[in-house]
Amino acid sequence: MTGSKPSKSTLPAKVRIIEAAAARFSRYSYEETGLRDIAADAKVDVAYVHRCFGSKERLFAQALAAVSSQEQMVSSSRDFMAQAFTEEFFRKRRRGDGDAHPLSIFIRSLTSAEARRVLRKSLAEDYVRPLSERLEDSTSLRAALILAFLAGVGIFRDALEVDAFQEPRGGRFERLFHDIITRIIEMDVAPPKGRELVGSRISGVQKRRRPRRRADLDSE
Amino acid sequence: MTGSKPSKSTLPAKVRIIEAAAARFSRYSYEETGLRDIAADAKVDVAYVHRCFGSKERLFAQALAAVSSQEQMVSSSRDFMAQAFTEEFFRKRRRGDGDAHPLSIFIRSLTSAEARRVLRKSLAEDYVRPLSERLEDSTSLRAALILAFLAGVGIFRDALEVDAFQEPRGGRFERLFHDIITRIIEMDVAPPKGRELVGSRISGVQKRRRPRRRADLDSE
DNA sequence: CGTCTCTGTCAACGGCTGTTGACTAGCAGG
DNA sequence: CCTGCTAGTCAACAGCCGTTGACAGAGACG
Repeated sequence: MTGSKPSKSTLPAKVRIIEAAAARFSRYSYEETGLRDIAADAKVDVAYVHRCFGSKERLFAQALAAVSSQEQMVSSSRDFMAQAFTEEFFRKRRRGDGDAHPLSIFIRSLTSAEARRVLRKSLAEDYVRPLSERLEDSTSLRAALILAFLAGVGIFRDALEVDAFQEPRGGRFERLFHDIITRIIEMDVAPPKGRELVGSRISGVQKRRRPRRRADLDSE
Repeated sequence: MTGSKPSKSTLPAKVRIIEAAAARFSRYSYEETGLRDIAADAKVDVAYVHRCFGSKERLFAQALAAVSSQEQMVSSSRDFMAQAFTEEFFRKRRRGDGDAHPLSIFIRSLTSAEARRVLRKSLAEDYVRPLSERLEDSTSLRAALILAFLAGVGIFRDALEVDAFQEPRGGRFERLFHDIITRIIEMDVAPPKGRELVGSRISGVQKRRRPRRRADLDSE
């Protein structure tokens, strides 16, 4: 293989920009991260960053995609899925330099309306759908629940730095975490017989009410 | 004593500002919300908003505190706690005039470093601690897990608008949600004494191969 | 030679932000 | 009269932001 990994200085500028962006976005929020910061990290001019990707939002999308692509969704069998999720979640506790992780990017930037558009799409296509297929669930309910739990605990641990979640590996925290994931995976999705609903729930497409946004520009 | 609630137009300016801020912050993020927006809602000048509270961060803190205070932590008995959480989470319209809700404020603004300082403190003191005491848990682990799950699902439903969570009330989503909360509440926090039930847990150090990692990424 | 394209830089624009100092209206008290 | 206080306004400042247009070096083609 010729291109194992040459060196950072010889990488083409676009690649350096994407790597720098991914690193920034996984440590700081979308709004905290300026194009000038990314440009400085990649050792190019601000204008070139913008010129290469068209807009900050598109750069964010490409950085997220780059990190997501090399992070394949849980590929173990259903029985070991909870184990795999747990190990993945507790592995990255100490972050070195190659710390760009999709979960971190999600956690940091789900605030901005711009970033949220990107995250929403990636979440549905790259995470909820594949996990849902693997769970053999007709709806995406359990997949979304697992990922929501993952995100919530990640936010509490890494962003809000809740004390109870600062345990070292292998403690009760990790065990409870594993138990809950297991519980969700093994959950029964079918409604209990004789109770509630007659079946009118799933049929029609309900309209989601969309909160009034300040700037709602169409993308692509 | 302030007593009852007279009318919006007769309320003192400070109160109007706090209410306007709470409403804004529960719909938009900390950074999206400008002091000028809040001032316009409260029908005062921007400078006065700043003068009253000293800084945007302090106004945010007071708005959050005002909303949190009138939202007493689940006071039902432990057996009905999951039920109470679920009903609270799935209740549609909260109040007549404004739907300012601490969970919404959390969800919208956990990005900014400034807002996070405030949120972190309020989360620990106003939510994790009281819930933990009610659960009679020596550590805050289960309380934090419940709240993290709540936040994660809330983010997915309200901020990212994940499709699977847009069900109407009383559906499978609500039932699974309730089950998971129940599970966390009834969880055993003590470390496992003897051997665990079956081999699929984390009891021992597992020697399983890593699931095909991206190897040569070190190089630095 | 000229010209085209790609990579990259430079300086600036317009807009928005939190914040600040100066200032006015009203009211109390001496 | 003057003083002092509080509530509230006004205009502006300084800074950061994404974005843009003009331009320069380097190859490539002919």
